[in-house]
Amino acid sequence: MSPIPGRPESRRRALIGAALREIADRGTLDVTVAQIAARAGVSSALAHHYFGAKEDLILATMRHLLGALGAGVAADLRRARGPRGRLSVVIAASFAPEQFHRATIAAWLTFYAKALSSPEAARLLDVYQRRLRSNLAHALRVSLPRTEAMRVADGIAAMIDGVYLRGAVTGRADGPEAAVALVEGYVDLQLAASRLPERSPA
Amino acid sequence: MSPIPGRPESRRRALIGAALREIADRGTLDVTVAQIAARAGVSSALAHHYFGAKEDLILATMRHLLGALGAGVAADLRRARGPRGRLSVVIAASFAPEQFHRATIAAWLTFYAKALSSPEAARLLDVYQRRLRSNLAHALRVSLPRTEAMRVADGIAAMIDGVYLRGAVTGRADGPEAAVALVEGYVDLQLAASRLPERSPA
DNA sequence: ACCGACATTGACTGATCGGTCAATCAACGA
DNA sequence: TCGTTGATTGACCGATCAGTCAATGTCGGT
Repeated sequence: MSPIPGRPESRRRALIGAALREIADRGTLDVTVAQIAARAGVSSALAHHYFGAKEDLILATMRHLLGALGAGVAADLRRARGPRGRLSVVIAASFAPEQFHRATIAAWLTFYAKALSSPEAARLLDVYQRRLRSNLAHALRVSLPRTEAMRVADGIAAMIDGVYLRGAVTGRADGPEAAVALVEGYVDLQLAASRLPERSPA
Repeated sequence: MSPIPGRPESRRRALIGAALREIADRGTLDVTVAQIAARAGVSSALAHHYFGAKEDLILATMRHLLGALGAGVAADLRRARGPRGRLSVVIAASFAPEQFHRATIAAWLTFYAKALSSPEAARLLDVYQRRLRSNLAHALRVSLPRTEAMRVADGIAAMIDGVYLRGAVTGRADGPEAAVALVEGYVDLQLAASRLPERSPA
């Protein structure tokens, strides 16, 4: 029941990995099926055999990226201490070393761009963004009223994405530390401001 | 010395505008020269006549976008009152209604993506980012020490880009107001924190 | 009235790419 | 041993596209 020369699961993984590396290396989604297949050491016909259309392969690659991030966050979240700790975990996970490699950043950016023309890609990113927002807002709710929590969550999420964007363009991402510090500083300020119910500046 | 049927300058402008609209509408940089030319009401051969390669047309379009933003900021900056006012002007300009149209956002995002594979595109974006950072840091220097000013400027810039990114993906940009409020709130908090030299929370 | 300069185009080309297909090969079960 | 199943590929096709070019039209100057 199984012609050995490379099991389906293994092949699929290999092709997705190859697509990821190819996209990151070339810095564009304009990669050919032949290029990806060659990098995986197989023929382009095989890629079609497993994924059907090129679009499906790209989307599978995207799901892999999203899934990896989601799984990482979920795992780390389990051993977080307290609401503030959960916040830091989410932030740290978004800037995990793995997520911060130039290759991964490039892949993310190209996927964001693709979302403009692919409803399915947009849907995937929407899921990711909702989850991120939800994680943040939930932890924030302990210290902030609902509206504020949402607003701050939006700010954090925007900053995370923004740091990614800049890292991608400049090429030299300053590394996780600077990014984490920037966002953590923002969180601390917001929490401190809510603790001192004085004048919140206009 | 000039065969009327459409002056060079007028044609170039028309083609750049057509490219912008085409990119925004399709949500991708994968637009054909023929599509752009058709939208401008000319043949594809004419596009090549004026811009040489497709790449040159795309880059010219990008320069147009960057230039428009830069000119807007410079003009507004001239009638800004005080350092804090200058900050607000830069922020407001980044989120001007014109900059916030779905079409413009889409164009920006696709250009960011292109910067990953085109050195010239990367250079153009670098110029824009440096100018933005410089404008912000300069205004911030009045209230903050150098290092802090740079850091806050980075935070603001990241947040601006991040809001753009999210607006592009969700499609429904919440409008300038929310974005401006988010960033202005960040600035106010940072300035307030520096005025009260108490404990800045770890 | 003629000419040179330039705008403009339709037709064409060479290359690329996604996708298909028939043929081959290797394993497993009967 | 043999047939079925599925992996794997080279060859191929149709479509698309950037870029070229020769031909045509239209001006402005002389």
